[in-house]
Amino acid sequence: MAETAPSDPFQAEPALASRLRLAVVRLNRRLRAQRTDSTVTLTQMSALSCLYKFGPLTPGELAAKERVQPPSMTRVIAALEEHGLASRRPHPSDGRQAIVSITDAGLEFVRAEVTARERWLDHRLAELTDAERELLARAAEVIDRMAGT
Amino acid sequence: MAETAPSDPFQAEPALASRLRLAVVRLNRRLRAQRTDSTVTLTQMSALSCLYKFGPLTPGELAAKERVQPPSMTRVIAALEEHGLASRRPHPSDGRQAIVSITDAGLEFVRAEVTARERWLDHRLAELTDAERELLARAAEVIDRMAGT
DNA sequence: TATTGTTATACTCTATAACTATA
DNA sequence: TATAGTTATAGAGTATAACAATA
Repeated sequence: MAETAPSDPFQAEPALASRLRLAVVRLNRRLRAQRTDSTVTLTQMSALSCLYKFGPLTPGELAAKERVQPPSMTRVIAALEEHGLASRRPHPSDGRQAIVSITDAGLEFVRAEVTARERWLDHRLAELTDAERELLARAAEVIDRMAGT
Repeated sequence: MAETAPSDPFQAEPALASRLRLAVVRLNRRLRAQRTDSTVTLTQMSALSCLYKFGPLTPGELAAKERVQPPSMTRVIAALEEHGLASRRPHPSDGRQAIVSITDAGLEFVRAEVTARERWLDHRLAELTDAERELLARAAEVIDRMAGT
């Protein structure tokens, strides 16, 4: 049944790119599955966090920061508006643009961070050692920097 | 109330769960965007790697290992079969089940690992320091373990 | 009746192409 | 003509529900 794969590089010493890729794909999948309360999706949360961090932005700026194409961001912004977490107003000097801001409800939502998704990950993190959590904290910075390149 | 954090925990000292979540969401997005050669998607690659690592598995076992629901895996297996990277044969003793194996072409594909996606990540990794790569290698193990919980 | 897997359907996420409005 | 944004459309990824086949 199981013919073991002898002396192959992938199993014995998988390349870092592969290991990291698989780890990220799988954790992303698990995170997206945690949406039982589901007021806001993972993608919307990411954009909302961006508004929280950087303040009001145009749709184009938001798309650039999140590294998605403008049409993708259009839909995310529409969803955030529907939920009352972000609002849009006209640009003061350029009629083509808009300014998207986080609302008070959005601020509260980001600060609360009590989604099922967050709880699931919090529980997983709580099972780790202090050293492992420290490791992940530093890795998260490196990963985010790479993803923003 | 859970008043366990300072007034602005997210921006000043973001919780580990949030930082890791955002980092994973964003790197996943970048990885999925790298599919210019696109013979095999990221999800298919993940399942193929699983067959490579563990040997022949039933669809149910594969779904369990990848932490997806069986109908999702049905589609992934069908795509891998279409590409000639995996094959299915009847279970010897249980007519309900099947055995999915990686083919020679699939082995070659996994070993080659020369997709555009992989190259993109390789380049990003090459820009890091040795210490950062070591950090990510250890983090990948922890992340994969958490995702498999 | 329980288990394994597939089919049908739907929703999220994201992209590219085409369009509108403004500069 | 160039830029910012939206609409239209499509494909990947995933889920749940309903079904068929086998145990």
